[in-house]
Amino acid sequence: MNKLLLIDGNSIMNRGFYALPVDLTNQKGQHTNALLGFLNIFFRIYEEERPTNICVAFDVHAPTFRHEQYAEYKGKRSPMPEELREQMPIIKELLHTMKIPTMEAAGYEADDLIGTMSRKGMEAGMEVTVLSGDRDLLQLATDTVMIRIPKTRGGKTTVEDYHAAEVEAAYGVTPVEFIEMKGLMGDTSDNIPGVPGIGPKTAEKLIRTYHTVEAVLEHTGEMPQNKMRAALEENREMAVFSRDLSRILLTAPLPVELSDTKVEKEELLSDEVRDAFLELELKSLMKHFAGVEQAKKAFEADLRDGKLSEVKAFAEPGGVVGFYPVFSGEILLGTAFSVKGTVFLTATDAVASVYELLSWFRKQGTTIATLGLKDLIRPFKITPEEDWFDAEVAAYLLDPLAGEYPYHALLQKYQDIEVKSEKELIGKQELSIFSFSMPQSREVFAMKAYTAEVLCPVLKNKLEQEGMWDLYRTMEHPATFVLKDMEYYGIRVDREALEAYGNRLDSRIETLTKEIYEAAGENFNINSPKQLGQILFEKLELPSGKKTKSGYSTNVDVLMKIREQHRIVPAILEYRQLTKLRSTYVDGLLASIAPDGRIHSRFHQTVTATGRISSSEPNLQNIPMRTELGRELRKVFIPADGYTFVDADYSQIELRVMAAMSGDENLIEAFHQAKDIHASTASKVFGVPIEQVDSALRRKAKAVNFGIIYGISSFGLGQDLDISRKEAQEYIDQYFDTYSGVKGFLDRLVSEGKNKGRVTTLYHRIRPIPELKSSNFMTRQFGERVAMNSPIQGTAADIIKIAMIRVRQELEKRNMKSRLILQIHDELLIEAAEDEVDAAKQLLEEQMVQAAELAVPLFVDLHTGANLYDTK
DNA sequence: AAACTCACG
DNA sequence: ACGTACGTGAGTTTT
Repeated sequence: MNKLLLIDGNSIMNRGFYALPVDLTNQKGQHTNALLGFLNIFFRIYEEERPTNICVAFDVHAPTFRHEQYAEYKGKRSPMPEELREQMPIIKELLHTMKIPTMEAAGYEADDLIGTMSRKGMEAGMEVTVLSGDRDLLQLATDTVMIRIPKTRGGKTTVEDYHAAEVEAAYGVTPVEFIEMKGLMGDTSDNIPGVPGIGPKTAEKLIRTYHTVEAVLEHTGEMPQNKMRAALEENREMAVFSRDLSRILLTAPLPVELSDTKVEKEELLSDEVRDAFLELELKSLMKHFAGVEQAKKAFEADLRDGKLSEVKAFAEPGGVVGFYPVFSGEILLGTAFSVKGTVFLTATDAVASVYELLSWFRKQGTTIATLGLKDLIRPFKITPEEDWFDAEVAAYLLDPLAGEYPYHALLQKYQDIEVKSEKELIGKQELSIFSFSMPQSREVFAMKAYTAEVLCPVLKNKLEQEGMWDLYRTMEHPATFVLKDMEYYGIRVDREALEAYGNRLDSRIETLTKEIYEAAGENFNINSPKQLGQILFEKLELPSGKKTKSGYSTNVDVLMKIREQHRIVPAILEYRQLTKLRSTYVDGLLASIAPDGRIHSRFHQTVTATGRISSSEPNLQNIPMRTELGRELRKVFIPADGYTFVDADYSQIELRVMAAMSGDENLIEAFHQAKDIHASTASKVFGVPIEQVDSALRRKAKAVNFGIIYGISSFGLGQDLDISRKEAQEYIDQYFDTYSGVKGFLDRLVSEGKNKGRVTTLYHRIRPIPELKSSNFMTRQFGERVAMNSPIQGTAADIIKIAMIRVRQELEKRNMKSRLILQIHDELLIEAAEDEVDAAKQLLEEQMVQAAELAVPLFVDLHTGANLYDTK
């Protein structure tokens, strides 16, 4: 069957322009971001669909319109940015080279041409795909015409597909009714007026009932006498006109015949096309061409099977070497060394000889670069003072939002070269003793060593330019060693006590399950929010609160509000709490206990957006604390024999950081004076003498303090305190009246975020905030909260990292047996040898308090105990 | 794989 | 008209 692909040229170019950075230019200074965006999505769809026919439609920006008398409505669109405008003729030219027909017609929009052509395709029995970023096109969907809308979320592009049925499912109206709906609600982006006061919700309801604008207008008599009815009656003509304006023409004169739209793959990917792409420096598109020699060539690393001695012979003093060892568990399978772009692969199990070579490099003054230094520290006995470079950590500092830093992405981003990813080469295949004889595995190892080598100077340069080289050198690099220590030592768990705790939970869970079934009158899966929602809100007819995308919400907030109304509710709340403890903590932790009786979590340095550490497998940073039952679980975490726990947590570190960074005199003074900052805030903000601040008022002030740190919104605060938005706004206003320096500070953060696209911590760590550039109001609001929160959370994270590094240094310097084993954001836990407890306490407090010198003092609460429960 | 819920700071 | 408090990771169910 023939397939026709119709592309909304302007829309897809526009999308590419805004999705990719505008500073993407070639050496001639031509902007190429929209071109690249267009071609990326084009090739993706092309590969997926393999259409036999293609045509791309463009708008003509001429003064004539098919609705001439209303030309002003369509004429008000904001003009195209110059950087995008200059790419338009180029894409048309490229499409011409690819032998893909384009169409445009004065007086008609691309929509009309696409609509008309789609019907021609349908009549010819073709499957039709329309590619556009514009939801207006959804009205064209039928059983055989599919609308595909690309969406980018978090750097990944997904495509939403709509046949007629999906349009109905998503919008509750048919594609044809979609037009009628727009007639009522209008579309500001398209300057379609609609009926004032009627939005998507109302429009949908009306059209679902009456199906057409005319029918709605005929039946206004049946509607209640309210604003909506008045609006409809006053705007009859406008409604009909808006609808007509929304309707895509299916009978436009076409400048291109359907028979002209045939395409051939050879022509799409001809040498001329490749040359044209290269001319524009669109190198990443080379992968689509036969042979992919171009891309291969870009990776000039020369692969050699060699002995370690050859590496030595090839190397020169100083400079950089890329190093990537491969372990299967404890066993070294082999190594890859990258020297001056040549990679030596050596299958060896002799850690000692590798160690010897590494020592030789160090003596030569060579920087040893790798990906994932943390995993090499123990096997090769690396110390923080040695000249190692971790390209992964460096790349994280430069782009903390990326999430992952695989070699292929790094080469793409920093060298503009395209290589196969690890997944493409070896998939999910596990490492084995055969890995070093398999070509694909070898390529992966080589790539990693090569990437580390070539990116070392590049990333160092970038860090220097961004003012983050010191941050890397003095904070992130030494922190890697602290994290490795914490992974290595782990924390001891009393297995029997944990099992006993689990059994205690089990018997109670069993009772609760029976109670719940009985109260519900039937058995069901309590863990299923869907089934639970049906029982609570349909069968038992309890009032449902919030809704989620797929049904009723059954979360704690909702259940708490109805806990008095049916005995099943408290039972469910308790059941939830207990099963959470059972599965996540008891079962999860039991499964994580290593043969040495300890849990060795992993600590991640390149995950969070703000610079915090994260923990996984298992996560030891979220062990229960807030409820007594959960907290009991902490009793199973115990020190090794002859050791005891010494724990310290910063008191209000984020608020203190905010006070210091903002320079607000009142708040700084409060931290010098007050014992209880929340009570102090309550007193000042609510104008009550401190002695008269009761617990309720303190709670409110505490919520406000948190809210400020999170990037205040009246909605969020209202939600938290269960008060009206208006009242919450009053608290916020009063807070800012009291601490006006804080307001100025937060405002500055937001404007800095908007101007520079990022915010920074006191130690120059950056957090990019792409959300601030979003056209979506909600997304932008989120960006503003992030701009306010990140420098505060991030600076606090920086400070505790400094403390961790110094604590480790100090313990080592004094040859102590005590060790840092856990970090929980504002808290450090030392497993201290019994004869070192006093020294450990003193040292921990001192290093934490002195980690930063701010305008407000840092303060820690110190505890010791024979288990984690007692260190509170 | 995504959605939901909930544990922590 | 819309629908949010900031930062994480894990278990379970549903798609």
